Amino acid sequence: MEEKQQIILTNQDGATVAGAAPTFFVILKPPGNSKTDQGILVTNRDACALASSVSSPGKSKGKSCLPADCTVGGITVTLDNNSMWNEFYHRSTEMILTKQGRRMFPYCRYWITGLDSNMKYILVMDISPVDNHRYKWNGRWWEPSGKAEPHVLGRVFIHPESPSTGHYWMHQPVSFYKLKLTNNTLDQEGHIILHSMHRYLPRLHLVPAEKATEVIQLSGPGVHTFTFPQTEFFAVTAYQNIQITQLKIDYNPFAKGFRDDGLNSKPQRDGKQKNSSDQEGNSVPSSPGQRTRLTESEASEIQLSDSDPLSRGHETPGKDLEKPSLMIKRDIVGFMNIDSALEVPQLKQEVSERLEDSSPG
DNA sequence: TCCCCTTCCACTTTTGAATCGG
DNA sequence: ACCGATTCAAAAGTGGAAGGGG
Repeated sequence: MEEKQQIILTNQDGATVAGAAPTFFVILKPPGNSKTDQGILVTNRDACALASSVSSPGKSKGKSCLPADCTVGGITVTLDNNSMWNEFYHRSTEMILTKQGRRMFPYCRYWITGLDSNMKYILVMDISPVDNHRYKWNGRWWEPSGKAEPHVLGRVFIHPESPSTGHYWMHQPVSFYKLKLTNNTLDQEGHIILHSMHRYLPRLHLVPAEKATEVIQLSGPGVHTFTFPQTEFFAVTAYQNIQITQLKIDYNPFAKGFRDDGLNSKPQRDGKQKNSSDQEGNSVPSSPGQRTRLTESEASEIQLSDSDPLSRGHETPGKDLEKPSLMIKRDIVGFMNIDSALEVPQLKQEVSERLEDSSPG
């Protein structure tokens, strides 16, 4: 029997306007008897302001490299794989959504400094809508195409090592490669629910664990939120931009089978990739050796970091990942458009119903 | 017809148990 | 018997192709 920590997400004011994340609570409940619960409540207020600096969609984003550092309240978070994110960002990053959940690539990996070494923190990641638009790919760039679907609130990814001390978080990179995205609004695996053809921005929240036995505002004192515009992406169910596809194939080890480096290529696919890559003038080099923005060493470093001992020790997959005391991710159930928090089992069905009810289309 | 989504496929890496040797 | 290294099969993660539905 797995030991799980229940998480209930509630929406305080019930708003579901895309692009403006309303206040909500994250309630972490230890398994078992609710009388002994010491819930952790997190609220999020005015979080949309954080995304205000995100660039507009369109044909050009400039080719400058966006900064890897973000400092708030003396705490500095550095986007570890910044060069790769920028590489994708300049071509409008796309992330695949699947029913069973798909990992992000690139994923978010941070270095953190400035924490209190002895204090415990909870690291929370969520993904917020950038604006109120639905988008379409016109063959060359993304353009608005109607109004956005209401954002599914309350789905967050709590780092499995949470809570841990500031010293722990600072002595190695913090990775979120286990985070999965889905377009299944009935998802019960705790994956982050997004809408296809919409635009999103990941956010990292640092929550002091000592204060987390009470209600905490994610944007309130003591809680710091970090965003990196270069991590913005369009959610899709199938890749739209062939350049993004090529970058994924070039850099993602799991996609090695699609590389046209001679050994693993499939003739059928080779032809298509090469032919379509000159859709735009600035085509992506079809082979990794021709890349210019990311050096070979950079790329390999980023790829290796997936299995990097530092990251591995921190993000130990499999059994080690699932701390008995904090089986968090799979218990993130959803958000409730009500003031009271229900127990998880009965919540699951209600969540889906409420979501559908609150979706005017 | 077009656009978007789902499913299946071939391929890869990752993981963990089994085995081997010192 | 113990421990570390190696091997191997299963599991999980990829993008592409094909087909379906609105």
